[in-house]
Amino acid sequence: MPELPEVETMVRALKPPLAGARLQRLEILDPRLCHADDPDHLAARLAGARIATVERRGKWVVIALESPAGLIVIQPRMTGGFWLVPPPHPRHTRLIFHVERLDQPIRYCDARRLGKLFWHPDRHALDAACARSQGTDALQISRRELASRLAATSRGIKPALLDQKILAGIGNIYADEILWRSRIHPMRPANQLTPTQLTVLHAAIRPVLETAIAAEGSSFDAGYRTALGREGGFLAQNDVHRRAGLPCHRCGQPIQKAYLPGLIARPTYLCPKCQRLLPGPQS
DNA sequence: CGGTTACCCTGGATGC
DNA sequence: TGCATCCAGGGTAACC
Repeated sequence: MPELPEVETMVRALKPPLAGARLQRLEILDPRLCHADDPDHLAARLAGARIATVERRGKWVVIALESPAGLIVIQPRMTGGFWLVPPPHPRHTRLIFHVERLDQPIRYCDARRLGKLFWHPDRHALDAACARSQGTDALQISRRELASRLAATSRGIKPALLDQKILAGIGNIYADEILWRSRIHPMRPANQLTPTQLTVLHAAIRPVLETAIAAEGSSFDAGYRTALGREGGFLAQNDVHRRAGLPCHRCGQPIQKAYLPGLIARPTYLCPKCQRLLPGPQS
């Protein structure tokens, strides 16, 4: 589930209780999510370590422990999330952080078990892992870097925005919002954007993501909730995602839902009038 | 090499 | 109520 705004919301919730506290024990209930090494070894290595910081890198949650306990990376993927309060589905609990002086432990729950846990011995190793699979964070990337990376691929702009190696943090919801705001069709070849479109696109990323962070992310159905169990409010104020058939906020045309090539089973929402694939009159 | 697809997992919602 | 079907915020290995 979580994209950059949801993961940022998680990190902000985790910082106060975790930063500076001692991790008495990490209880790994589901060894399958542990891609670090042997779960027992990992738990033994972390037991008693003090937590230095909690950070976000793209869609990753990084819990940095004081040396030599290393750094934990959690990728919540589709359905992972943290709970500072009792979770609604206790049987989905995969990790329990027992932290000193907290009333209750912090839980990591993941219904679909697609999420993963990694461990790195030091920041250098984390940086190397990041470099292998993550581009510059979507809130940090410059127009120049975005332009040069997009110029290197002829894929559609939406698949390119979803590619974490190009820039890190954007997922299906916010890609649609960013492209609507930029009036760019999702299948427009990334290397065919005009300089003006690149400027508009780059300028759209930050306000969309920051608005979503301020709303604590996007919730629908029984999916993502904040660590305190609240629903994210972004989908009450967004423009296209999950708005099929509803009028475009700019031109009134009904928003379309489409399944585009290269995006298997991942729906795209767009305004057919504002976001044309071929040159034509814009509303 | 670049681009596309299978597939990983499972629960909740929806439809019959 | 019970059962089948569909859908989902991500990411990567394998394939063409």
